[in-house]
Amino acid sequence: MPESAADWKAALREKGYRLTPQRELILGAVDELGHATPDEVLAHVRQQVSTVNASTVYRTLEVLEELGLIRHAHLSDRAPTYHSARGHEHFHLVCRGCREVISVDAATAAPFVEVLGARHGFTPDIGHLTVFGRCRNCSPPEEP
Amino acid sequence: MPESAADWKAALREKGYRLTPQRELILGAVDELGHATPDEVLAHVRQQVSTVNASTVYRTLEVLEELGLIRHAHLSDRAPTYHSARGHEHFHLVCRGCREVISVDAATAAPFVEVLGARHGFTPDIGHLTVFGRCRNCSPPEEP
DNA sequence: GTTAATGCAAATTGTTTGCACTTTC
DNA sequence: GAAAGTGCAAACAATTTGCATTAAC
Repeated sequence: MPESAADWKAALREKGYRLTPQRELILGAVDELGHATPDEVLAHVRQQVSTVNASTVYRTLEVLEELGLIRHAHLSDRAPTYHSARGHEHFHLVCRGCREVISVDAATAAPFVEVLGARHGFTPDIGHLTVFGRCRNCSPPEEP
Repeated sequence: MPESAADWKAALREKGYRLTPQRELILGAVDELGHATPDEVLAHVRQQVSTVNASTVYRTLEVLEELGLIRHAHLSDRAPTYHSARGHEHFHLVCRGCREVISVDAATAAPFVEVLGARHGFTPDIGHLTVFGRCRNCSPPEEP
């Protein structure tokens, strides 16, 4: 579960991880960017420190996700995007027409979760869910 | 919409496409394999004709999807998988523990679709949906 | 001083593209 | 025989890995 903004550093150490400037920068970048791909995170971090490497970004995102500080979702068929896990759990609606991303509170999916549990014994990870479709403005198909 | 098994060849021509042995083989492979990545499709087709190329597979899957004969979903963080679009529209549950894939009829998501429409004016593409989580047997987490 | 973390370069994986050659219609 | 489709090789993008060096504890 999301650690409070104050003690994530303690959480790091408890797991034997170390606190490095790169890790702070990358976590900060994810917070600031909202939904960002590893590449976007890298670009953002490099505005502050030029010597950060792509592999560090990948490795760090993995660690931060393991700690529950960030989460990822697949908002395109390309790279995943990462976002902060503090705040309410939510899932995403992505419009195929205009690419808009709508964040929806996990509670909205509660009945759906119920059904999947009851009928299939399945416990969904709603925070990872991405639903593709069309938003109000793009209702008539205009992209395959 | 899914064309009947009989006249997909006509559908091809109506759009100005041509009927080639590769296209027949690839469609057949998707049907036989259930859920298959482009790589798996290629391997399967090559058991019959050794001279099929990966780029042909990618290009053909695209065409077949445009015609509504097949669909794709993202059942892993890796390559997409393709499946036949004939038969009932369904979405997928993927267990993070054992990787099992459960196909669920789209009707199960109808109330969820309603809510997203009512609250967000969003029309989801349920056939593209993949829900990650844990199946009955894997309920206690055992893989990150 | 140990050990984890980083940077770098090279390897991998999945996919796309340009183009000459081959089919289908 | 015109146009679409294919194979091939090369380009690309995203990600991963091995390893020597650096930095956290």
